[in-house]
Amino acid sequence: MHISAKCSVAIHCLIFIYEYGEQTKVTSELLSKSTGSNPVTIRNILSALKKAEILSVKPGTGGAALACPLREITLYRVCKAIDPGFAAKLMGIHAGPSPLCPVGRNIHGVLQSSYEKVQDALCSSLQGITMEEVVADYHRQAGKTEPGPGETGGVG
Amino acid sequence: MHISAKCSVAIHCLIFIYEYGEQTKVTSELLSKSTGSNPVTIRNILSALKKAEILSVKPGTGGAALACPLREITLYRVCKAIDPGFAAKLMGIHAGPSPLCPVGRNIHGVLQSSYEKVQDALCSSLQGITMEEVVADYHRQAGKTEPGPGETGGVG
DNA sequence: CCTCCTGTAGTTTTTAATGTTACATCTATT
DNA sequence: AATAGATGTAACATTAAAAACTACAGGAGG
Repeated sequence: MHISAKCSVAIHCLIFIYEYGEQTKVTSELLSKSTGSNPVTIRNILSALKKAEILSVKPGTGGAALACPLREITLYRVCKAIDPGFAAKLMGIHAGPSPLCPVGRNIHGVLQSSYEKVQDALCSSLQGITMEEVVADYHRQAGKTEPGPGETGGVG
Repeated sequence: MHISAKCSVAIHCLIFIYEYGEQTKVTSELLSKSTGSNPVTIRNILSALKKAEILSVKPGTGGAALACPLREITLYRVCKAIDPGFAAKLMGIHAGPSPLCPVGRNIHGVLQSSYEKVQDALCSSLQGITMEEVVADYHRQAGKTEPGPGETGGVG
């Protein structure tokens, strides 16, 4: 299985909020247009990020803002906020091996011990990437074809 | 998304073939009973492993055997054999961000460059685990509760 | 108190993964 | 050769997971 596309949407939202959050009231409606996702999906994602203390959302009146500096937001934190068990789901394990077969009886534990190493590698890799770098990448990339952030007409 | 459970089934099959391949004619039917998967699924998996030169399957008469020593079979080779694009599918990316938004226009490339690092970490981690270690784990684990390999009654 | 937004439950739709059926092909054996 | 038991694959059905949608209760500000 793969890590949910919701993480990508979450990163998209974080960049958006960082870039435009001060000048604009960033609502789930606006983010839904930018990401191409459903407003409810966005609200669920923002809600998860809020619980992880990555951002703050104004209930009622609307508008989202980052709750901590970019360099403290790692991709690991984002993924974990979206789905706390994402690492365990990384490698799919077949259900229902035969308990009558020695291999079938033990395969689960054997896979588990190997997969843990892989999961750890994934997590430390995700921990090594911060939103600071991601936003820098964004500027580098957008700089080639775009006017500077905030200087464009419509953001939605 | 996650890495397909087929990789786990493949590893299961490889252990089984290593343990019992010499004394028994290992057919897709037998492996299907041990893994709890469908015989056709097994045949597809064995077929993929064969193409990757990890094992040889006797067409017609049946029976599978390893085509190289355990220490040369890394989990990376197995995953890649099952699905050559598994690494690229690791992190899901949302389709259809708005081309009208600066973030939407660039998010794909930005995610790509970050995700590549994560994919590389995953791959090297998988490359660091060989079937030799996995089989050793199996013996350790099976040793606790099982008689030695090959000494049990039924394997299916 | 009216409007706009968030929060969240419940349902439906979509999409990916697996399983199933069916049949052509190969090989050893009789 | 004819047969029996396997593999190799294509086509289709089923299942399960992800995402979208609908609906509505609750908070905040004008």
